[in-house]
Amino acid sequence: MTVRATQRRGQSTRERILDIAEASVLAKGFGATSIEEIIAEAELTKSGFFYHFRDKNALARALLQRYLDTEEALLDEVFAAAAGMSDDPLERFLAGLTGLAEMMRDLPAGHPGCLVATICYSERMFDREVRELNRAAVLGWRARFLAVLDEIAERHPPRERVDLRALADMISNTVEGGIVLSKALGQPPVLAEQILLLRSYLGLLFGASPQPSATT
Amino acid sequence: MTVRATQRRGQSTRERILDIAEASVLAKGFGATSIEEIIAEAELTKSGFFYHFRDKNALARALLQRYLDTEEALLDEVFAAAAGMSDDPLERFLAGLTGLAEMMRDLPAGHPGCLVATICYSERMFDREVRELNRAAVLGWRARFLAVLDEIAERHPPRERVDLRALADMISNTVEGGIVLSKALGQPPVLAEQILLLRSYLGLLFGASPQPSATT
DNA sequence: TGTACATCAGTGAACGCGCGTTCACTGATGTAC
DNA sequence: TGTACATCAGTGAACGCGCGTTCACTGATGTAC
Repeated sequence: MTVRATQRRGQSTRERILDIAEASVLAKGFGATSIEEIIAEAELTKSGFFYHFRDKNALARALLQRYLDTEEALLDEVFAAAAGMSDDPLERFLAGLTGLAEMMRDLPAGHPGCLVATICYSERMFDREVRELNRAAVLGWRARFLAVLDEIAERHPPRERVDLRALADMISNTVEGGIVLSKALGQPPVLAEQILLLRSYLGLLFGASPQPSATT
Repeated sequence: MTVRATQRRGQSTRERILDIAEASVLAKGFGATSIEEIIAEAELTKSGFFYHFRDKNALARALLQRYLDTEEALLDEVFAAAAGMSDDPLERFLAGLTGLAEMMRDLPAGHPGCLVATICYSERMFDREVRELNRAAVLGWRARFLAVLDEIAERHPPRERVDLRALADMISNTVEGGIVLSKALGQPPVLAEQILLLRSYLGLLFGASPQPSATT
């Protein structure tokens, strides 16, 4: 007991709490996730929990902040990996989407869910700070993808007039919707499929040929 | 008191409970929606609530069933209204999507949220029956839209090879994602925008000209 | 090298409140004869 | 038309449990001198 207590001191306990809480929030919602349940799984006393988090809203903030940081790093990684494949921004982005779809497909138990979505479906539970953080996250995705789309549109005028800002949102939209459908159906592959359909749209819209080899 | 009690007898009380519960579930999640809170707003005693619903899961079932019925009727209506506009299935469907986008745009306070999404983000809260109902609903949407897309693809071979089943899911996907984004951003118009982008994709994919008047 | 003190990462007990659920009962309305 | 009974739509009181939060305390480790 003393040994284990020593092993799991400090920062690792905090991370363990966050891991357990995140899984529970995505499976039951924030309101139905009790501190009691978290500490039981974390093998900690309740006061131990409150040492790490002032109250339940502080847990929510930390949870969301950590999730957004992870998510941002993941997007950076996926699109950076595809960046070397071509000097054409469209081809790079399409390759990035393929990479994203593959990553989603390779999640062993399917995507566990997006915290941004759960939070927006329980907005009345949180203080302004959490809601503002959530909003800022979606605006961040918008800005990220809009920058890429601007670059693409400069080289490849779209076949049809579209609002690039709305188109930038469409990436987040596809992922959020795909997660909901995958979860509701119990069919994880749906998410990856939807990302590939988005890829297909961008390909058609900016005029890339369907087959990379066939230049018509 | 006696007068009011008489006025709100019967079925209307049940509907009032469902209205209040639905709003609360969409704003706080099912787990955080308490019966106590519902009856306070409905001006009813707790036993009065349990007369109408055996337990909280029965409330969830009734809530979801009613929501799905309404949603189905609404989709029927929107796409039926657009059906008379042309005898080309593609044009009819694109007009239907425009109608859907307009309906979403005209919601005064934005879309309140989709029960299917909240439920899939709190699946651990519900019994098998509710989860199965949720799954069946998404499969129903899939079948509905697939039937239309089959008809469209027969007349208009798609420019690119796509899985029509996945494409059918894309309609639900767009709406679910659009609701999440609209709610998270606090910008209701985002949902309608996303539906119009989906419309744009289907137009390009099945080869309709961008401007109905310009035949190139 | 030894001692004093500070900080970190917790423990243990207690709190009051609200939660979902049960149960015996009731008063108004509807139906049979 | 009057009476007996059934059903509908609830009321009122009580239940035990688990919830989030507070508070005084502690034992191991780190730092100053």
